[in-house]
Amino acid sequence: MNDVFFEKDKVYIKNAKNFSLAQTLDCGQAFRWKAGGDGVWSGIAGGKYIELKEQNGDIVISGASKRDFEEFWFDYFDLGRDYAAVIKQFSADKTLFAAANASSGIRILRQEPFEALCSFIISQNNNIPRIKGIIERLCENFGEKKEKAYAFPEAEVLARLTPDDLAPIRSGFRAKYIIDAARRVAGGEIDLNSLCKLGYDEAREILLKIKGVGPKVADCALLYGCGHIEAFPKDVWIKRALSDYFGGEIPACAKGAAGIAQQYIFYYIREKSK
DNA sequence: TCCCAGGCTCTCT
DNA sequence: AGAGAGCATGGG
Repeated sequence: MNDVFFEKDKVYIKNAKNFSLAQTLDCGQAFRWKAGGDGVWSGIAGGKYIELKEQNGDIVISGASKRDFEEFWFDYFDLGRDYAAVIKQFSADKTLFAAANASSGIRILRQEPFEALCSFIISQNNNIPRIKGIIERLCENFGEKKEKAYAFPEAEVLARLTPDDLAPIRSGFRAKYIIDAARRVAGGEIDLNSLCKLGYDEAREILLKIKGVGPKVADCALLYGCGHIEAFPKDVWIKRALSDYFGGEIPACAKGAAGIAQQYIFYYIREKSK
């Protein structure tokens, strides 16, 4: 792990490797981070608003206390993981290695489970710019207003709503799915935090009970919200890539870190298609 | 305008 | 078990 220094409300992650803000915050795994014109990224997670920038090879976080960093942001940015070792593991597959090297600044964010679940329910049959808009309206309408941003809504708040109440966010047919998820979580039927401690298969089966949650959305919730990095979400882009470049199969060397491989491939093929 | 989007549900074989 | 239509909405 890198050296970390604290100064007032700033955190300096010194000589940060495998951590590009642009790649990590705008690769399609999270939808609420915004790039300022001056290289400053801003956003809110866990109800905490921060700003980040890259400076002389360091990552500088503004608006986070030492305690916030140690209790929340360290895990959020997956700072305990050695991504260089993961990429080395992927080098056994030529194409995966190329994808990894093109996107080696991506870290898999450990988002709050409910936010990840709702975000990827919203993502289905949808495009990324519109997903961001729907989520932003969801937060502005139903999230707690903090000093500089709206937090993601609590399940308990959404559980009391009807699909008509969600009309302002213009999520279309997904509204009823969001509410079903919120009700199961708020009602205690599904404990998302305990899902993170269960095995992948068992946790996945539980998520699949939610209306509007199929294999892909469940895998995204598990990967981005529960730390199950063996999850490998297959969306239209990944399915195309698997058949075009990998003979339809997940490369064997991705085993144990398939979710990271998936995100590298997703980023790689989308960059190439631009 | 038209196609499609980080899919899923429902129905029909 | 597998295939296909339908779904709300709007970005490009």
